[in-house]
Formats: sequence, C-alpha cells, structure tokens
Amino acid sequence: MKILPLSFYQRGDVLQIAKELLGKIIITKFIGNETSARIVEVEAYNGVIDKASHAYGGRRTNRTEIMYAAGGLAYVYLCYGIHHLFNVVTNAKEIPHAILIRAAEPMKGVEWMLKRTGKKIHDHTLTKGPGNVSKALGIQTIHTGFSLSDPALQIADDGFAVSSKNIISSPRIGVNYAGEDAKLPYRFFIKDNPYVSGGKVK
DNA sequence: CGACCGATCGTCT
DNA sequence: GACGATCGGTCGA
Repeated sequence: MKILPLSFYQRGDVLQIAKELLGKIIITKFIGNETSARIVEVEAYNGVIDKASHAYGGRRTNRTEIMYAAGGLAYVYLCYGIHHLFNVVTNAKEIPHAILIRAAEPMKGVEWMLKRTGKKIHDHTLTKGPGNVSKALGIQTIHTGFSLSDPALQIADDGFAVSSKNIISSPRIGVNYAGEDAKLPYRFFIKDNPYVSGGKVK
C-alpha cells in the first residue's frame, strides 16, 4: 500500500491521470475511524477550454479558486443543495484541471459507510454515484482544500492493476449544458463493475 | 421497466 | 432569484 505523492496529480495530462486513478484506493480517517474504497469511475474536467468545467473560460470565483492551486488538493462542492461531490485538483498552479470521483467499491469500514448513508445493507448502491461516494466516505464541503498528503484524506496504490481493455470511456453525465463539450469521452470506468453509476441523462 | 418529481441550499447574476 | 457535474422514491404501463 503506497500513498500517491502530490507529483502524481501535478502532471499535465488530466485524461491520463483520470485513467490511472481507476483501481486506486481512497482512504479517509475522519473523527478516528477509517474507511476506504477502490475507485471504479471518474470524469475529467479539462480546465478553461472545457464548457462543462466550473473553470470554463478562466472563470474564477471563491468557490472555484481552489481549482487554480497546484494539483493534489481536494475540491468538494455542494450540488443541488444536498450532495457533496468529491474532486481531485490536478496539473500545475493556475491550470484549473480536476477529476470527479463518480463511483467506488467499498473496502474497509463498511459499517461506517452504512451508518453515514443510513442504509441497512451493503449492496452496489452504497458507493454508486458521486453523491453516494462522498456520503459513504464522510467527505464534505469542509474538506475542500485538504491536501491528499494529509493523513485524513489520501489516495493509495495497493498494486491492483486495471488492464486497458477493461477501461471504458464515454461522455460525461449530467453536463448537457456544455453543448459540444458534453460529447467528449472524458468519463472512464471499469468494465462490468456493479458500482459504476448508470446515468439517467439521455 | 421508464418517466417524473421533490428535496434543499450555496453560489453567482 | 434561479439553478445545478444528484438521488431515491413514486406512479403508470
């Protein structure tokens, strides 16, 4: 088990980093408990030229400021007033790339995940979809700006390898407002994994 | 099944 | 004052 160094996130190719994140493990240690889950689905947001990105056109606000920091930080924001969506900031300072973690497969601390989500049983919906991943792992907007070198929130490599033929790409979900950019194949997921979210947008 | 709808609030206009 | 990088429940076929 090896914690990914900040240099992993600070490289330039957000699509490459997104693919490499598949199979890695998110570990959270908040208020004394540990939960972890293997990433099975991600989406890349390609900075200022990507209409689907919060930083499109160099847009810069209090909320999105964190995206302009050097890679390796968490960017968590509230969606629809209810869901906390967990992103990883990548690339160098002033280049606002980010990767949204959309689904994961529970490993440690399933009891905690059930408690946090209010679910009774562990099934494939526990960490399916970005809102559920954050909820199960206890990640909230207050964790925005946390460094992924912080012991409380890290991503690790346990040697699990995903072969390229098991990585599927598709358009991103829920970004119809992005026009042509909504069609870009910036979503990546592990083939046949039951935790991968379906998506309800045509 | 699929379509629809309500929840709920920070952020930006 | 409008609107989301969503989810889960309900309703009807």
